[in-house]
Amino acid sequence: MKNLKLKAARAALDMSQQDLADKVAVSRQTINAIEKGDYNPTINLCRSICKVLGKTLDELFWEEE
Amino acid sequence: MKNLKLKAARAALDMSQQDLADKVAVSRQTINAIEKGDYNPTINLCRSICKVLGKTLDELFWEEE
DNA sequence: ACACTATGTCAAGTATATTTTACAAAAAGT
DNA sequence: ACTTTTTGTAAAATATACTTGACATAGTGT
Repeated sequence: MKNLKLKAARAALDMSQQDLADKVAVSRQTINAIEKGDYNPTINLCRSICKVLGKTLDELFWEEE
Repeated sequence: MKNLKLKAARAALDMSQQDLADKVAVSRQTINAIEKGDYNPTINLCRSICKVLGKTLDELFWEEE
């Protein structure tokens, strides 16, 4: 399942996947894969993403299936 | 840094590390390492732990350094 | 039409999360 | 004291997160 909350939070700050990848020091493909939803990042990466986007873990990575 | 919130939440339910490990289907050493704080679990594992312990990601895995 | 940026995706490699087996020691029970 | 459970820790193997390099496509701007 896609992570649309992440995609939206990034778009709200007008950042590209590359911008976000640079700020959290991972590759663009990693950001793409997380948004696409086909894998399972580490909690440290999730925390870094949250800090850059000004969100909490619950806001971006808690699933409401 | 140790994850004392996880340790406390587990203790509050009177579960051993082994009990929690069984419920989230990982090894006891993995739970131990997470509580000890010397590594970096995946978000799916964090979510599983939260669900078993009745907590959210922010409650157990958001750091207030 | 042409350049440029942003996104989606793939395959091969590297780093690291997690397992398995094992041992030691502290805590709890009898 | 003894047994049993719980926890801390370590080393070697396996699974998988993440990187690098590359190519294709859609969108935007000139």
